Amino acid sequence: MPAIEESALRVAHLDADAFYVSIELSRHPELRGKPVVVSGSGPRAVVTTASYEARRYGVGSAIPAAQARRLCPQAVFLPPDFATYREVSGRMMGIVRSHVARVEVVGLDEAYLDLAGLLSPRAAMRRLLIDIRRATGLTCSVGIGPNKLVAKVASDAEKPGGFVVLDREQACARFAGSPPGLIPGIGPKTAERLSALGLRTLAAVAAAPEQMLIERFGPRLGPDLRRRARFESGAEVGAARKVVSESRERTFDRDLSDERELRDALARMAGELCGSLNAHQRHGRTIGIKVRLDDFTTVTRARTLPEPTADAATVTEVALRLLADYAPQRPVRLLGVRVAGLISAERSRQHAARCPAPAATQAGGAGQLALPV
DNA sequence: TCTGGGGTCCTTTGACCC
DNA sequence: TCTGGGGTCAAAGGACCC
Repeated sequence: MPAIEESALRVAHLDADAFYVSIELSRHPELRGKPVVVSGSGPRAVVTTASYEARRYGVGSAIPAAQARRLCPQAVFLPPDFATYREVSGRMMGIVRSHVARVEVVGLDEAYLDLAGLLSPRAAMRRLLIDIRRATGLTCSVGIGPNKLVAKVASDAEKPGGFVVLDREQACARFAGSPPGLIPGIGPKTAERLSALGLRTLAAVAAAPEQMLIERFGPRLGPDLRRRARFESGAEVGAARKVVSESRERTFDRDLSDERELRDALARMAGELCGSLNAHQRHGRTIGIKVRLDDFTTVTRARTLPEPTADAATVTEVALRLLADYAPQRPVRLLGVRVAGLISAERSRQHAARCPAPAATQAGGAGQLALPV
């Protein structure tokens, strides 16, 4: 294999191995080598992470916890402790930032690193891994390549403890026979549609006529699929993205039909959500609800207000009205509330000063909302 | 014991305006 | 006056990711 120019290695993807489980194992060293599963405890809980020992029994992320117990009864089940995971993640990312100037954090356990300008990217990443391990006990997998897409797929290729360096052509060659679902952004639905067209490998998607992909997937997604299958990606390693919405949702242990129970649950979540919005000084204009029925059909309803808000009474009132208007005709499995179109509370106040509240008082009287009926 | 929770982004559709 | 095309916004659904 020809050596890759160091200057062509512009992006690294760093991914902690079995992040939550690894943190639990450092607290419970006696569990090392055993199948360990982090999951909720309710009747409808799903698996958050499984140790590599548990994965050998077919236990993976997102399968029902009950199924995991059946597959691997001897596994140790632990409840997730997100406060600790966030704290460890913060320490890990701090170390990353002390090595690399431009870092794009994606979730608690992974990040893209901009390697442009580093004289010896490989050596720099080796040093980073040692520092992370020393400070947190975590092991990571690393992928290095000319862009984010190659880096990401490379970091996944040899988990755990992988260290894979590829240029674009090598990535194309190495994964030519792999299913399209290997690529981030190609999920089960898209993979199924590709398969129905006879496109069952990345090489096949890469070689497919663009016009056919456009006809089947549209003018944006079609060409994008082909580009991704060729490991072409122009996305820059960016800073953190802006938060545009925040939500709270709950799957009930049993399906609810009682209107009062539903209203109580929705009001509780709205209050919790507004507490968080206020703590972060965020306001939003669009208030929505999400309802999942017992047959798993999911319905959303939303209403946009004239003014951004984080007021619990307002959000609760709008959410309850949306629920009343929808009036679910089947038992409800999940209920949620969301506030979107978020801006800072500061900008929200500027907005209110510039455009004073419209006919709110005329339409609804004091204390009422001016909502279109 | 079927299928969590918290997000982002894209597509489609319809209303509305010019 | 009628019609059509575009642009924008909001709503809804859905795919996808960690």
